[in-house]
Amino acid sequence: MIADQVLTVRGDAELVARAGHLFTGARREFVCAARDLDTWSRPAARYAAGPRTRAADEGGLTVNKLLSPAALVDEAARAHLRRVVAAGARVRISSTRLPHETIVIDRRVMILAGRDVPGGPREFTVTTSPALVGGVYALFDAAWEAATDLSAYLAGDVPHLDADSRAVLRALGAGHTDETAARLLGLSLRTYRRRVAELMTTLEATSRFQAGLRVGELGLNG
Amino acid sequence: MIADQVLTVRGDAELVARAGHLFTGARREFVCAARDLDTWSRPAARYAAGPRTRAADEGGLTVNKLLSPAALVDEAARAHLRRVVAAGARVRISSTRLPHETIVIDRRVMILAGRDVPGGPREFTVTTSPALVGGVYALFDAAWEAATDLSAYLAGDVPHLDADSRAVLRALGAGHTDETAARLLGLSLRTYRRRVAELMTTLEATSRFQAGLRVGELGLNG
DNA sequence: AACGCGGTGGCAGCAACGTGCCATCGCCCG
DNA sequence: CGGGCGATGGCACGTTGCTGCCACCGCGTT
Repeated sequence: MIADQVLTVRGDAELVARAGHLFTGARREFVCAARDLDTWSRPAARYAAGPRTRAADEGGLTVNKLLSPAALVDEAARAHLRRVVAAGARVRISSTRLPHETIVIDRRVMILAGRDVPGGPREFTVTTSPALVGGVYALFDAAWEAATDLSAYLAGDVPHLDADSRAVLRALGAGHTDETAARLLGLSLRTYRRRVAELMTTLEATSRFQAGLRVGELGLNG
Repeated sequence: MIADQVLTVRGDAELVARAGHLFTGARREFVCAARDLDTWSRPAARYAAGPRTRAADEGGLTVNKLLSPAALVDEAARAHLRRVVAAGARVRISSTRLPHETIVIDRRVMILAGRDVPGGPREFTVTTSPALVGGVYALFDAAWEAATDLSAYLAGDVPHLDADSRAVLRALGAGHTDETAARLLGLSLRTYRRRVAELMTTLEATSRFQAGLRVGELGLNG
């Protein structure tokens, strides 16, 4: 039985002081999961995050960021994300909440943040235990693989589907023929097919199968 | 800065000795992610797992198991899973590998297993640090939400898709017409369409759109 | 009233898809 | 060898989906 190398720090300043060198020391891979972008927009943390994104340009270092949809609510956040992507990072959106910021560097070090407590300093836990890091990395990977790419997420334009399109989509998903679907929706066959064609255009699909695939992938059906 | 309560044990026997009471002490929730069911089929570990699944019947305790498709390869494993489900556990299948066994009990304690090393004893890490447990739990939750339920997974018959079907599926997803797809796969048009029809039968889809939808939902494309 | 404009619907023609039928081929078994 | 069997491919025909064309309608503008 061994007491492992785990340390807990309170507040951003102490994190930077104790673990700043870990951020700048990332060599091959930097992955993080977070609810939004607030954390690393804070002045103290920005110091640590800066060198990383710069290094992403230089190759060799892959940066994966897994975020909640909450990171896309306002235009400022979207703009920031575009910069991050332009810097070479891969960004994906997970449909579930990610209340705890998680960072894994080179599959060797990880940093987990506790829940944000208003007023008090936030707690961070820094670990290099291979079992812990490996386990967290595997879970991250599972969440990452299941998440949708940022560009696909934005291109899919889930929110921009109006009620009509959703109705068409449900009819398609129910497996109806165009004729019955049109009757159900109170549309003429011609108009229904127009709707389907429009839908396929927005989904950038050239076949109905492909359209269904996109819908399923983006999870915008049920 | 605090050295947290983390301990590492080697081998199943020591795990049971040191942490067996944690398993039996699960009160509200027991979640685990694993590649397959081998771990808890081992004699020493079965001692620990036994009381848990029995308790699941009695209510109050929810058991969530997240597994890789590897857990479904043979019939024995499937039978075991059916028993687990019958005992009240919820089982889901993640499309990504989960090489590290992960267990979280009541969101307070977690156990991470290192990679299985043939010959030597396996390492387990036991932690109660709230930040670590919370972070891992959030990641688990993200992976869990994205995974497909066991019954849906079996009904969708994802694992029973052979290489041929997958090729057809890729052609469909690429948006090709039947004719070009058939040429790409070196099949006659007739046979290709047979394959598509069979695929749609197994997916219980009455339209290609619906088939694509299922494929996207079950995440069995890429 | 006249006009333009966007949305709708009917029609036609074509492309794509679905499927029943049958000939063929390879293969295993009696 | 001969026969059954499953997989394949060609063919034909029916269904479904896709789209260009035009007519119509409602509405607001000029």
